[in-house]
Amino acid sequence: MLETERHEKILQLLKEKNTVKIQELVELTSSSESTIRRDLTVLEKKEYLKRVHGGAAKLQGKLQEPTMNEKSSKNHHAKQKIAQYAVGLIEEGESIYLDAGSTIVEMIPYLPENIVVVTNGITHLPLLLERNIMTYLIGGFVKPSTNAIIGRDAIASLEHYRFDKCFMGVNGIHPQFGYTTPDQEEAAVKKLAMSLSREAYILADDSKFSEVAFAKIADIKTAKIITNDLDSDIKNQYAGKTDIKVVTA
Amino acid sequence: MLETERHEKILQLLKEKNTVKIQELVELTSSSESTIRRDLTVLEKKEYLKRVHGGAAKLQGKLQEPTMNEKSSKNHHAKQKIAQYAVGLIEEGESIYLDAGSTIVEMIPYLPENIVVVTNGITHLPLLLERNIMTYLIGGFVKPSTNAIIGRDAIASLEHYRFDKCFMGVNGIHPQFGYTTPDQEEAAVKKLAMSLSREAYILADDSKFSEVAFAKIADIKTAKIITNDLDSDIKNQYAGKTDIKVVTA
DNA sequence: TTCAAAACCATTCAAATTCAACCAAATTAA
DNA sequence: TTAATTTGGTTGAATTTGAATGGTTTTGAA
Repeated sequence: MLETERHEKILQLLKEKNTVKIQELVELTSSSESTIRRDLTVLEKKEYLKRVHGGAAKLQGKLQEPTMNEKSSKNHHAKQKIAQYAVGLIEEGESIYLDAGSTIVEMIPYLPENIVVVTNGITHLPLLLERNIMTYLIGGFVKPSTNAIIGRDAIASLEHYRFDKCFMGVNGIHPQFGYTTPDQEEAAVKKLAMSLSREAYILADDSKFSEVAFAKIADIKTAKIITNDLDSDIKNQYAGKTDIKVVTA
Repeated sequence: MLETERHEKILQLLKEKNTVKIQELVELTSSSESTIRRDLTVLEKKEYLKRVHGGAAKLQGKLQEPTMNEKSSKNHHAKQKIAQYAVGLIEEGESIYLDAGSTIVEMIPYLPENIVVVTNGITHLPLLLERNIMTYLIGGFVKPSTNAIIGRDAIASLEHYRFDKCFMGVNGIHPQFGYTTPDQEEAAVKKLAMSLSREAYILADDSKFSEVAFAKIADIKTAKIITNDLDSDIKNQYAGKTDIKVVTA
């Protein structure tokens, strides 16, 4: 049976039943337990369901309707790989700052449970709460276009916290001009969050390199970079300036 | 049986009955007493219910996400009327605090555009942004069960603002014991928000009167009350203590 | 009120179930 | 064909479960 065919049957049954046992799915699809387990792992990462001991459950904090089929763009896969590597850096019990933005959101399904997360990304909340992760939200002005929290109050709110690690998205990475982003106010929040962290990580796909946006966040050396397939000559531009971890897809 | 499946059954029964005995749940789910006890411990920690000797009781705070539909259908019209009246009190350019909770959310569709809103209710955000209303969010700990922001940081975050008017939901209104709510930390946030407002309004349907919950927010005289069809003898209990506006449905 | 029986509870332990990781066979793709 | 992916079985580890233990709370009768 085709992999996608099984996935559809699984999701179909889940839509009717709220929860399914692995044994049910083994019978329904006439495949082995191992295969079903693998399917569930995949489907969980794609946020179609939530695995529970003994089977899987519908995840209600999300839209589980049709529109999510085309998520599997090429870029998405790279982002996932980057996110997985980033999560691997996190240790139990740490306090973590998660920047708003679509790159960072990919980390959430992989996060360990017993950490403390602080974020300025409202859109991250449903996923974080679904994962039972202790979450603090920064206060301040809600920027409509990105649902990020910024401004004077966000700065003041951040001062309450200290982080073991922070994970940020940016719009530009440049050996001379550093990390940049279009919005002045978002830059200020990112900058402060980085300075409150023992270690700062930038998550960026290769399209961000050699780009420069309006507002400077910090110098290159301030953070380590996690990215995907990078030309070696680009990589050389940063030699000695900061660590770049290249995650191969 | 799947752990998740049991949890759902427990919550389902609790929704219908207000209290359940352990023995009932043992029969309902065909599992052992030990298992049910463990389930109740977990569900209590997630703030879905309150354990009592012999079983569990509905958490009066707000377990209203799943019950939203029934609740809405009956009280919805009254709540809407109350909300519309409340919005009528707001003038252009004012700064407004909106409490988290299902009563207050009804106000959002009627709000004028050129005001500033501050809220601790994450679930209000999509609606507010859709209305193009300038919105500030309080920072702090995200309480999983209600999506309200509470705690030390919420208090500190609130101190940044002053309000012309605030609109609050409560669980109990009592001539002697004042306004009350089950959660101590939520009460602290509500109390501070009220003290930062020139005028404070309590939105409450008639079921909240003569009720008393655990944590006191403030004395009756601290706020004006907006409600629906109220017995005149109940209304008389508050004569001279505060204004009550009765909105007829 | 006091006391003892009953009911209820948290904790512990061993059995059963479920799990991730691994490997080899089968299938598919190049 | 070979190489890559998918699959199913096996392993030991991790989780969940039910029963047993002993402590605590409630009940009800004196």
